[in-house]
Amino acid sequence: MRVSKEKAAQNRDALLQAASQLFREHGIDGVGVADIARAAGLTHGALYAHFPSKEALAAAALGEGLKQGQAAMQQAVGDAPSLAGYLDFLFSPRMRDSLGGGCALAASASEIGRQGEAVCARFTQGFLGMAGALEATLNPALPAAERQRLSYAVVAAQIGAIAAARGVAKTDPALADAILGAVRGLFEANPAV
Amino acid sequence: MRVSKEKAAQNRDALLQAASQLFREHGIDGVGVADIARAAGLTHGALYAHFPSKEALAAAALGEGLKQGQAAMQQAVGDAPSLAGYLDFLFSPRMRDSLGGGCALAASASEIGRQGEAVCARFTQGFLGMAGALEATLNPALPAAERQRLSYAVVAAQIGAIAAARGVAKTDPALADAILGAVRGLFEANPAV
DNA sequence: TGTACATCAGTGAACGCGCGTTCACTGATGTAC
DNA sequence: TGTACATCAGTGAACGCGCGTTCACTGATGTAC
Repeated sequence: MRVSKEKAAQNRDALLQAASQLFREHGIDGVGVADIARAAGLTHGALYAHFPSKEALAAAALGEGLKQGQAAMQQAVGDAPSLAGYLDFLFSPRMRDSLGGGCALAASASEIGRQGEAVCARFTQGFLGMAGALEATLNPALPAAERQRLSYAVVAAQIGAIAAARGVAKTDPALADAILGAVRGLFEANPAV
Repeated sequence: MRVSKEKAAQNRDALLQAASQLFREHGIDGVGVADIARAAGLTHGALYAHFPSKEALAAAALGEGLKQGQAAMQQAVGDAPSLAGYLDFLFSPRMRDSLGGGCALAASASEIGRQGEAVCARFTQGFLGMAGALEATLNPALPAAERQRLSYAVVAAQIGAIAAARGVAKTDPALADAILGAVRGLFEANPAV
């Protein structure tokens, strides 16, 4: 039956939140549209009133996850952003342990290249957004090109560190911690900070 | 019909090679056992004479891919291994562009954490193997703990760099190159080399 | 403000399809005599 | 060396199942009068 515009908007948002979390937890190929609709309190048919296909939902959900991730990062560092603050956030245990709530870039990194253009475009946008936030905290005395390189390196290395840490965590939890510490250490000693 | 032991061993190997390549290209969830058997010139039923399940095949295929990747890396650097030589190999265009033939760690990084214990264990083993090879080329004057940290950082950062580069490549190929260069640059300037 | 009705978000059955796995069967291989 | 036969890698049909998507239908919402 028809619902109010307000309720419909809430339902759309619930679908987006559920998709964003479940895709991060199980991968895009690892979740069905019925799972997502159920998690949002709807049936699978309703999903197609809001999104034309699973892929369109995946792109929108990735965008939502990246938006929330950046907002959380900005909030975590507060009013005086610094690279150290960002590193605290990016390499926190929460990031490694929370699949559904963790970094949307890291959760799906190696899957993105296999997805359609819409998903790839959102990923690229998210990567650049994250790098831009970091870049703004780097020593302004450095050449712009150098700051850009360093910000790209931080984001890419963090993605690898989280993914690798999650991959080894079941087998060797101490190694997972060592990996995160090792990658973070690359930037803490960096003179450009 | 029954085949010779030699032929059976060849078929098993063909399954392993096909699985190793196809899993890297499309992800573990993105390929069916029938696809793999077909690529190996067999029917899907035959697969179960060699491997008890798709997951067992995935673990064996990851092991095979990691073994071949390490062998290729050792061969690429030749008799006088150096960190620079390894970096040339790890960040080569071939690594980024070749999904099926590229680094098995990077291809499946963010999927591994969701797989079973057997797959995770192989990944951990591969990570440590790669890090160990790198560690041996680092300045022996450094403390062992420092060399280990650096080798972990190189492997994890490379995984992230390849995954991120592939993710953005469709949308922004120049950014993909910039990411690889930026991460590689972290280690080229490192005094520990 | 009250009434009639068009709209459309949501339901749930149904679609064709491919999945991982099983199994009765085949027939060349390898072995025992 | 030649023959009889047990073995088992490989075949292909079949299993139940869940997938993404479609669609006729429902009924509260929102609108036009």
